[in-house]
Amino acid sequence: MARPRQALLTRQRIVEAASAMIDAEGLAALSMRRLATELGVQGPSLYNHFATKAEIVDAVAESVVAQVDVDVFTGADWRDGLRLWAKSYHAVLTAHPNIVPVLATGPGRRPAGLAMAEAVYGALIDAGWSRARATHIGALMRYLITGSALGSFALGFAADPELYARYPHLHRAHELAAHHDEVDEGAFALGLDLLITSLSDRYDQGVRR
Amino acid sequence: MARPRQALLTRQRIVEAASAMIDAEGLAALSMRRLATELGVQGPSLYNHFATKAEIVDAVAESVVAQVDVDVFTGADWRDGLRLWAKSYHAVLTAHPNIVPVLATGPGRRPAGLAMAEAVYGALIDAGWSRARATHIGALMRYLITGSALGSFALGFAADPELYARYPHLHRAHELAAHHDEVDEGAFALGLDLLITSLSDRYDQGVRR
DNA sequence: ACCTGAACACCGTTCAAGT
DNA sequence: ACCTGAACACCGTTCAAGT
Repeated sequence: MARPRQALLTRQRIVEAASAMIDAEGLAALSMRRLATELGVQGPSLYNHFATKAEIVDAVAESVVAQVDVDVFTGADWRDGLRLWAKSYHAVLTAHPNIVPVLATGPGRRPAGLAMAEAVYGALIDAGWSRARATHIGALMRYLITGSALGSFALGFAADPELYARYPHLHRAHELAAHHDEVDEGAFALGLDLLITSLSDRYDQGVRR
Repeated sequence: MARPRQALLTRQRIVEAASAMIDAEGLAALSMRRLATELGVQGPSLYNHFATKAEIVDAVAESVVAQVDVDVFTGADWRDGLRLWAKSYHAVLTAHPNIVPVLATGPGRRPAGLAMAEAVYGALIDAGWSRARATHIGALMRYLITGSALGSFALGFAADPELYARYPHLHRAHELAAHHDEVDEGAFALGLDLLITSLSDRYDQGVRR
């Protein structure tokens, strides 16, 4: 074939295919050759558009983070902004759990990650939190959100009754898988509620650092 | 060489070498051939002791979780137990951050993981929390602990001032790397404190489900 | 039982050759 | 500029051969 008059690939097509592959089969299943085959080209062709596989994965992470709603902070009380943003971020990651390990390490150089950090930190600073505390709160929210998206707590327990025979309190742990949605969502909702109400209490008492 | 009269390898030696390699160079740097070379044998020899590479990684995760102190619950108030256990777990993961993605998905079939779940859940049940709430609290603690261990929040921001030029509130984010210890530890300590004090408030008000 | 070399089907990436 | 085939140095894993 050599060079076609109309390019066969674009960065966007590559990112979309990679994202779908990661969603469907996991990060480990993404290979340059498999991705290329999916796109109807040979493996090395991808290097005309991205320098490395890591760059492709990074672009997928960027496209996922870009789906988070950060407009919720504008004009809102910091508590409401934080709560709505956290729910939006959580929902996006729940839809794309396999990419979470990549973005859990921070924004890096990704524009969407930096824009999100700017929005969260800015809202906290504008509300009157000290710089150090605003940073802590931002970190804390990331811990809860990525920690919960990294893997279902409920599905972390094998649905095998025999496994729990020797653990008296876990004798019903094999039933967790059947209710994993309620368990995982309930735990996240509880965590978000506890964190925001207790932060709110401190704030109202004037403790903002 | 063929079979030596005294076996060259043991499961324990393999796990120790794999753990050191993961700590020093990361999960991705662990390969069967490199691990074998480190142990003075050829790659395939490892398959006489473990069926797959995943089993070796799992054994490393087990050995890390086994270092967490779960005796803190015996005879203690549930609040104190939870706080001490969380600190112990956090300290262990901070010492071995590269294995966190493996154990963040739950206990699986690892005895140390199951024993830890038993201790945490048992302490909450014995304190009077409902089964559903005890599960939520256990999940929540895992979210915070693994989420914070998965990667430094502060180091997730590149120490490159130019990167933040267009983000008004992030103009000092490049300084985070210099204080990453205070930032990460401060955020975890704040999160633990907020969660436990607000849970304690609910508990004292009789809201245990 | 336990270690070995050879082999299989994969990887990410480079590069000269084609249009 | 952009796609290709061939090649490099790796992977995890299998297996027959050795003691």
